[in-house]
Amino acid sequence: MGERSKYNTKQREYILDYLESVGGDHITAADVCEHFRSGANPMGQSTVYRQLERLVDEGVINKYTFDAGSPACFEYIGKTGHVKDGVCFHCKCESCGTLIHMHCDELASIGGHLYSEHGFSLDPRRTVFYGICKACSEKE
Amino acid sequence: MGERSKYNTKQREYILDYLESVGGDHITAADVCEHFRSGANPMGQSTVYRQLERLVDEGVINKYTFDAGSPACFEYIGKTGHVKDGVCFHCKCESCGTLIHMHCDELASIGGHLYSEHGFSLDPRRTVFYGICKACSEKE
DNA sequence: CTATAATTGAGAATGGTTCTCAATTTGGCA
DNA sequence: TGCCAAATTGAGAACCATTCTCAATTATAG
Repeated sequence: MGERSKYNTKQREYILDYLESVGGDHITAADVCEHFRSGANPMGQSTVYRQLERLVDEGVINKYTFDAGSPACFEYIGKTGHVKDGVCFHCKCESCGTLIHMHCDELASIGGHLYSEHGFSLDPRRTVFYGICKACSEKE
Repeated sequence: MGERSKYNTKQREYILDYLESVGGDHITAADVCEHFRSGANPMGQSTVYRQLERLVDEGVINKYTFDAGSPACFEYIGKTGHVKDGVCFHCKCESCGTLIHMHCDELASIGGHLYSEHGFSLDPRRTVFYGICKACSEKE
C-alpha cells in the first residue's frame, strides 16, 4: 500500500469520519466539500482532493472515474481493505444518465476470464458498462 | 441511428474524408483540429467537436472516454464497420495506454446476462474494459 | 521548545469540452 | 433563378472537475 501520509491532521480525521458515516454509498469530491462547507470544521477543496487521492493510494477508498466532465465517485472500503459485498460494477444508462451500482458474481467472473484467456488484468474500479437501463427500455 | 444532421456542409465532408484516410486508428478531437489548422480548409474547434459528436450518434465513428482530464478517442467505423454489436470489445491498458480490440464469445455473453438478469441493454461500442495488459503485467 | 518537514487553503491555472450568438451557409420552394 | 427560414459555423467565453502555487500553519522528532 502507499506510504504517502506522514502526519495525521484534523482534516484527515474529519474526512475519514465522514466517509465512514456515509458507508458504502458513492460520493463525489464535491459532496465532501459541500458537507464541510457550512459545518464547524471548514475545509479547503485542495485538502479534500489531496486526502481523497491519498486514501485511494492507501486502499481505504475506491475511486471510480466516468465520462470526461463528470466527477469521479469514491466508495469507502475501510481499514480491513475488503468491500462488504465484493467488487462493485457500474452500469451507466446512455439515455437517462443513471449510474447503477451492482454486485454480481457473473460479472466478477469475466475478470478471471480476461486474465486467464487474454492476459488482461481487469480493473473494475475504472470499468463502466454503457447501455440502456431497464426503465428506459420499457419506456417505449 | 441519430437523425440529427440536416444539412451537408463542406466542413462535414472534410472531416469525414480525414477520418476515412486515418482509417481504424484512434484520434482525438485535438488531432482533428490540428490537421485542419494550417491546411487549406481551416475549421473552428466548435465545429470539430459538434461534427464528431454527430458522427458518433450516427454510428459512423466510435467514441472512447478515459480518465477525466485525458481527451476522448474517436475511431472510424464507416458503413462496413469492423465493430458490430456484440462482436468486438475494447480493453484499455492503464499503464501503457494501448487500446486492444478483441473478439470473444464469452465477453459477448455478458451482454445477454446483463439483459436477462439486470434488464440492462449493453452497448459494446461505448464500453471499454480498463486494466493492465499482458505486456505490462510481465514487465515487472 | 525548537527545528524541520508536511500539510493546509485561498485562489489561480489547467485542459478538455460545451455554450453563446452574430454571421454565414444550406436546401426547399416559388 | 432568387428568397427565406432553418441549420451550421466559428471566435471567444464559459464551464467544471481537478491540479497547482506558495505563503502561512501545523505536526512530529529530537
